[in-house]
Amino acid sequence: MNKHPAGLADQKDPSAQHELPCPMPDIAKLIGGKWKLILLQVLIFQGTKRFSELRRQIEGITQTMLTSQLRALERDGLVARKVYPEVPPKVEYSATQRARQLEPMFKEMHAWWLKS
Amino acid sequence: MNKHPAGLADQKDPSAQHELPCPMPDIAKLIGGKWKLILLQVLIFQGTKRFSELRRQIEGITQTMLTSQLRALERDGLVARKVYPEVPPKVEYSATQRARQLEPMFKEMHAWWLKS
DNA sequence: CGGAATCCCACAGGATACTG
DNA sequence: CAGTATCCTGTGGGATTCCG
Repeated sequence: MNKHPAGLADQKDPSAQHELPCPMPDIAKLIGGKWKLILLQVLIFQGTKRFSELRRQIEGITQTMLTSQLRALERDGLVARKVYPEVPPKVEYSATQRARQLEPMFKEMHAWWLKS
Repeated sequence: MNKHPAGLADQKDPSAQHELPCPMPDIAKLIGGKWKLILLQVLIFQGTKRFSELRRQIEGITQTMLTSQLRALERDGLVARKVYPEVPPKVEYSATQRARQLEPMFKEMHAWWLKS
């Protein structure tokens, strides 16, 4: 895992022109992949959702992928999972505080998309 | 390619709680993958770079990937490629205006990374 | 120096079936 | 309903070699 940091090489020049904003590879680990950004976007801007709601809304995703991506996001503290011990089962997913702080970034992305 | 739009399903509810900011899949096409964000970050915040400079700085990337990712970014209008017809060859890459408008998004990402 | 051409593989992502 | 359990495929990405 640490074999290929895939980050930026050390800057020899002490007076870097501009400091580079952070390790993208680490960020990509958290929000990369085909579905995570979509998932986060939905949970951040639309609030809590049930598993089946997400599956219906995120057209094209399979249960397998939905589960695995939600689990990954949960592990990274971006999504909260609430299980209601009922029958039939009911599970709700929501964006954590950490994830909700991504809202400005999403808006910047959106603005960029419109402008470009 | 169009078989799986992988976007968001149509919202039946006319009064959506918040409009969702844009098609993430399309954006992911542009800036997704392992290297594109790093590449853009460097070119946006550090300006024009030669091929060999990028290769040295973006530790871990191979020539093959560097070439292919730069080509993809060029196709999408995010990177400009300038060839100097000299010997030995010299090629310079720089962020286009379109790419430079991503700067706020990068800063948001950075801010988020620091906070989180 | 800055590539292009090949070959290769791991793994992200998908299809299907079954279950508490 | 909300998952696991398998199995499978495509391709993103890498290693190596050659070239103007």
